[in-house]
Amino acid sequence: MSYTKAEENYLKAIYSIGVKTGDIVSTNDLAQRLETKASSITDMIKKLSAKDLISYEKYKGVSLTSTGKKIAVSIIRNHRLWEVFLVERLNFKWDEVHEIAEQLEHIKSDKLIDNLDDFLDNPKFDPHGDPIPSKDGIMPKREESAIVNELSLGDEGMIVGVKNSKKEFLQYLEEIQLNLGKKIEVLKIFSFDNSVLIKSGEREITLSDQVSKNIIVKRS
Amino acid sequence: MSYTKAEENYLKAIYSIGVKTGDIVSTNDLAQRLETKASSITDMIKKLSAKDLISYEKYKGVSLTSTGKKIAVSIIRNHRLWEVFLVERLNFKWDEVHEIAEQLEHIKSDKLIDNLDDFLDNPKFDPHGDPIPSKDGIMPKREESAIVNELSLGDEGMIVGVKNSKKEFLQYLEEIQLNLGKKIEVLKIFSFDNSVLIKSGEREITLSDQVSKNIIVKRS
DNA sequence: TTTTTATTTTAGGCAAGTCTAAATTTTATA
DNA sequence: TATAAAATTTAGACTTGCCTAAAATAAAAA
Ligand SMILES: [Mn+2]
Ligand SMILES: [Mn+2]
Ligand SMILES: [Mn+2]
Ligand SMILES: [Mn+2]
Repeated sequence: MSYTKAEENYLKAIYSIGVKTGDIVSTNDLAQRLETKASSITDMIKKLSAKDLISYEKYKGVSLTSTGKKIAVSIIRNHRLWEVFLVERLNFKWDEVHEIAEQLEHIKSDKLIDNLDDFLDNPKFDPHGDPIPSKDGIMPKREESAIVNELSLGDEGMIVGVKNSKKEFLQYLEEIQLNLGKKIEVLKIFSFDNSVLIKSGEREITLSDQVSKNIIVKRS
Repeated sequence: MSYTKAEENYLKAIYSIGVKTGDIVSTNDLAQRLETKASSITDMIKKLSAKDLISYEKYKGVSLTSTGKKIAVSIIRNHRLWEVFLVERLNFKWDEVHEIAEQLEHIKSDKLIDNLDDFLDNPKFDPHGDPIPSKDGIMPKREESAIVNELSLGDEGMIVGVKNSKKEFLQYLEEIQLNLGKKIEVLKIFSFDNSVLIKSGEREITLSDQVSKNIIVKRS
């Protein structure tokens, strides 16, 4: 069985919204994520439901069936492997790869993905620190991690991921030279606006709450 | 300006049929190539003509405008670069790459193709010996070459391409161990059925007319 | 040159995926 | 609990790319 790009994108969206909402996803949330109108969502979820890729009860939102989830996860695998390829082999920056991976993720060929995975030495995380599901759908777990936002004074850690992969945010991090692997230490916490002063290498940087709550670190 | 997959495939088909027919391409030839009905072709060529990608006169066939040709050539460039990637880096056999490249050729990103080209060390020919157009549309010329079919007794040469890239043909060549780069010598020519006996390495192989007229060699 | 055949185009229709406007159902608020 | 607001679905329409059947045109044969 093979699915259309639209179907795959719907399943992927349902998957990733579902992770946050506890599996059940509303029509409006999907419409926002997919930048379409709610009525279009209703049309499509009827089709996906007819194909048993999602469970749907009128007015009550949708959730993925196990088949639907399998497909969603495999598209996410494709997406993240391609992102690794673009950054590791084709010299792209981490803020340039998402849109291209959105296209590449829909290329149909099992062998292609298997060989790509091997070619890249079976990476476990993508350029944004997101886990790459294995062929059989298992998401590698990151070691115990925290958000910069919730660190205490004096805590140290290494950046292992971001919670926001929007171009603008990634470019901002690039600009202040905070990328995956960088070590940081919390020097000050300003409780009135939740900003933090951190040390990274020899530099001291102030991070707003907006920023610090989107950076994932491994304590060290 | 960006084009749909269908539009790109039509332009590519018009280009490659045109090379053989002297640019003008008939509705039926296109229908056959694209495996659609003639009426569908008429529909699409009206659209392509309205976009000034082809010249079209009712009942008289179509030809590419310079814009149309530019697009067709750039899709061919994508296709062939991806084929090189699949064979050279992902361990695919030359008979396995065409269908995947048919998908990959439509990925939209100039930077992707530029970087891929560099990553592959700017190859001039694809795994089937077909020339890869440069970024500005120039097709590398193969050095003086001949078809095995038209060699004379005693002639020697190296395989530099095939005129038929169909899976079955490529697999057959694989099986008799004739791939790009192999040296051959013509030992006998059987005029009654135009088959030839050739020597390749230590082995002697008989090639039917069907086969020998689809192998391109550089004399040596 | 007329007739037959092959090619191409037109007419009308269908599925996918989207939209706007209107109707329905659910949820929140008074 | 009644009413207002928000969320969702339905109705009807549009575009893209394809189809079948029929009509029009061009090419080949008689
Ligand atoms: Mn991404
Ligand atoms: Mn990512
Ligand atoms: Mn090919
Ligand atoms: Mn090729």
